[in-house]
Amino acid sequence: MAEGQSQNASSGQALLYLTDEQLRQGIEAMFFAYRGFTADPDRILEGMSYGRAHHRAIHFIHCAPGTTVNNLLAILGVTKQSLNRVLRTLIEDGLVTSHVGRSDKRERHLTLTEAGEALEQQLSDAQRARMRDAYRKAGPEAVAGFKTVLESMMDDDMKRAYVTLREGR
Amino acid sequence: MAEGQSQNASSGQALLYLTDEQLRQGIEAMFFAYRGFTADPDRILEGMSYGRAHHRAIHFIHCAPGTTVNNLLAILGVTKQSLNRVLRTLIEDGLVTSHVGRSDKRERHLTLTEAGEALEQQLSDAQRARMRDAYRKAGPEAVAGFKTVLESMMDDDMKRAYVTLREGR
DNA sequence: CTTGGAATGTCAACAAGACTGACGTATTTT
DNA sequence: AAAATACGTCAGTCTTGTTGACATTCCAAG
Repeated sequence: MAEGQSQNASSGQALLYLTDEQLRQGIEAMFFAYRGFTADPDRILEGMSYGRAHHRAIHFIHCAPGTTVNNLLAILGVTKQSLNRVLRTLIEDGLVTSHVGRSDKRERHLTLTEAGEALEQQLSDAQRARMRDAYRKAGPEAVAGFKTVLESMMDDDMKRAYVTLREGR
Repeated sequence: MAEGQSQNASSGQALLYLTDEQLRQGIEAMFFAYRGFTADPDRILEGMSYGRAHHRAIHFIHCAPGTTVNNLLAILGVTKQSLNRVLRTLIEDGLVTSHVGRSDKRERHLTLTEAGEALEQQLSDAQRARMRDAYRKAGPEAVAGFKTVLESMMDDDMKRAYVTLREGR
């Protein structure tokens, strides 16, 4: 509360970008941009009885083929029961395969089938197209700043997951 | 599909930041960052029988006091039935007031009560605190880039709403 | 070797929050 | 007077999150 305007009052002018008003703009930008970010895949998914949750599962299984349910759980940040429902439909529909682990038979290793990869491509293409347009319009320096801010905005656990994913490639 | 790697193949090196891999990273950064972005308000709301939907309504009523239901509908991008459920509880609980319009009596003008403003402050402070940390760590140039990319990522309608809100202040 | 606890995953039931469709009412516009 | 607009509401559905209970598997301590 009292913390609010103390930023620019205390430090002259170099920190003008930290005013409450600037922060509020950032918050709203985040809100509106996220809507755009998910709009295209949502449109594709609607009508095929899948939703955003399916998209997320497909995305990360694609990135880490053979990953376990537990692994996916940590990345997605939902309960295993919630993930399971999504996974079940994907497996039933032949988009994902689930193999019992060799060393640890409790684990299930998840992989996309050909059909799964095809859908992943379709969704990914749509989402990347928007991203690419945004990146191109903004230019490389803006993109660098964009990523820097997003990374500082993550929870530490999420940042770890994010970095781990990047390193794995 | 075939469009994928054509970016860097076609244009030498200046467009390396537009590779599929770079875009994929951006997508994941967006996903993880948005989780962090909503985490703090979500934590506050949980247990008070409110959710993210209430937060959004409160946020925009605070920013545009006296706004109408229709206005809010356009900004939030949900159906009136959905918004109504949220609004009803907020009004019942004395956080929002609804006044019949003076010039057009069909309209309802929405305003936060003192209690509503108090909750808005609490939520806003939490969200801004994270935003401020992220901004401070990233620095002013990164923040500028961040906003540029987010704005290019919005749907045109959303961008219009976003800009309009900014101008109104 | 057995047994109890921890880890992994599945099934069932429920809640929040989004959606559609239909309808009622008051008010404004044509 | 009729049509359109703004708002509220009821009923029903869907997605996606939750908790609770349970089966299977693994591992380690007795």
